[in-house]
Amino acid sequence: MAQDPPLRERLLTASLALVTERGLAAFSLRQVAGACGVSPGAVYRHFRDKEDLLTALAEQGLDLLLGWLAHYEALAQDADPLDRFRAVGLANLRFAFEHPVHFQLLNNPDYARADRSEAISAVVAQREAFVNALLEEGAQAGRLREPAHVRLAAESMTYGLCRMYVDGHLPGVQTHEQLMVLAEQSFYVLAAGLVPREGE
Amino acid sequence: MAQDPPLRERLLTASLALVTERGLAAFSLRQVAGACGVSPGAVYRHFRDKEDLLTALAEQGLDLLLGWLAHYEALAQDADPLDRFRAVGLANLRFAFEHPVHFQLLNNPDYARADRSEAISAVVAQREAFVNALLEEGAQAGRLREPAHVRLAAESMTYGLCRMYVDGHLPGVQTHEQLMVLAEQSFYVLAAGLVPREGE
DNA sequence: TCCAGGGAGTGAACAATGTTTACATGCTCT
DNA sequence: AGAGCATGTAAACATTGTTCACTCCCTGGA
Repeated sequence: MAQDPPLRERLLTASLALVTERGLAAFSLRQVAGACGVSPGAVYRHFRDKEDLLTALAEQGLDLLLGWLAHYEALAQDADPLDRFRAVGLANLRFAFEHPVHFQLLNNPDYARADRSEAISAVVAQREAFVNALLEEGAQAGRLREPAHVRLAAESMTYGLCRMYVDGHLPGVQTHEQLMVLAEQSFYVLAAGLVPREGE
Repeated sequence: MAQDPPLRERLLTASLALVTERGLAAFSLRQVAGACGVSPGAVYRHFRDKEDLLTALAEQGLDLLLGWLAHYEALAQDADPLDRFRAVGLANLRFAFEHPVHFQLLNNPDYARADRSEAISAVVAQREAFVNALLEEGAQAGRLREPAHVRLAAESMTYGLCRMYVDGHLPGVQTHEQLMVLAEQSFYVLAAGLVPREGE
């Protein structure tokens, strides 16, 4: 046997697997412990709580999110502020598709709340500042409307697409390409509204 | 004492109260039973499951949603297809604000899945047909772009706003007026994209 | 080399949960 | 009056999260 990775890590991957196939509501501490061939009490050497374990999983998801953000930002490196802004949305969407459980955890106030992990709230704040800078830049270049409005419109649409997928409201979508096509369509419609019309 | 309403109803209102203040994850059958002054087993005379109870609560939320839809449709009765379309979005948003628990249940695939209640799926299908007709009408009148694109863009933004509120991502919003202002801003930006530009 | 100490895991225990079962109670209809 | 049925109770069971006393084993300092 001799599983190299330490128990803490094994517990996390086992948890992810269990939530992925049985859902968050059915998640059980003892079952993950059992899956790792370990007694229930052992979990408490590595996590304070059941909720603490889920929070750790959410934090793990943060790295994955940052990965996709870097990926899509690299693609739109020298582009228009509008396109760079869109890249952020695509990255979030891609993250939600590739890691739905992590997405769900990061956004479900019942389980992994941001207040419980300052790692999470730190990244959130950092991302917020980045997007704000982008919006300011676009507005000053005359390429975007009022930043606050643009921001909420784009953010709500992106978040909506993510959650629609995660919540099973996009039954036709199987591959990430399909999801991205839908996103492009929506963003196209939105972009037509984001850019001020001539004469405004 | 002599509570007039039958137990089934009392259980539902007690459940709503419990979920509202303690959250879905902490919801417990025995506690609702206790709150109604009744033994745990009694619940099973009226509901098959714990999940069945939650599903019943979700169905109850359906009526509330229909109420708000009727309200906002009446306001936009003779208006432009675009405004009538927007009214549907506002109604959904208002519903999510007034009854966040019901909204959460209707959309959380872990608990009240639509497949478990044909009442839910029936209303969903009906609403879908109504919106589709509206979109067709708008497209033929030259007031809206390609229906499928418009539909997804608007639906994802609406759903996103609803979930952002319910998931606690709009911390500043306390009253429904504040939420509606944000929605108007977003819809304004989106609407500028929904309507084709001259020359298209 | 020995042995103190601490990290890591065990096993039994506890309360609370969802669910089932056998039993009581009271209402209605014939 | 009595059969039948809906409604509720009480006790039981398996499962869950969590704690506690304990064992094991490894490592570092005398």
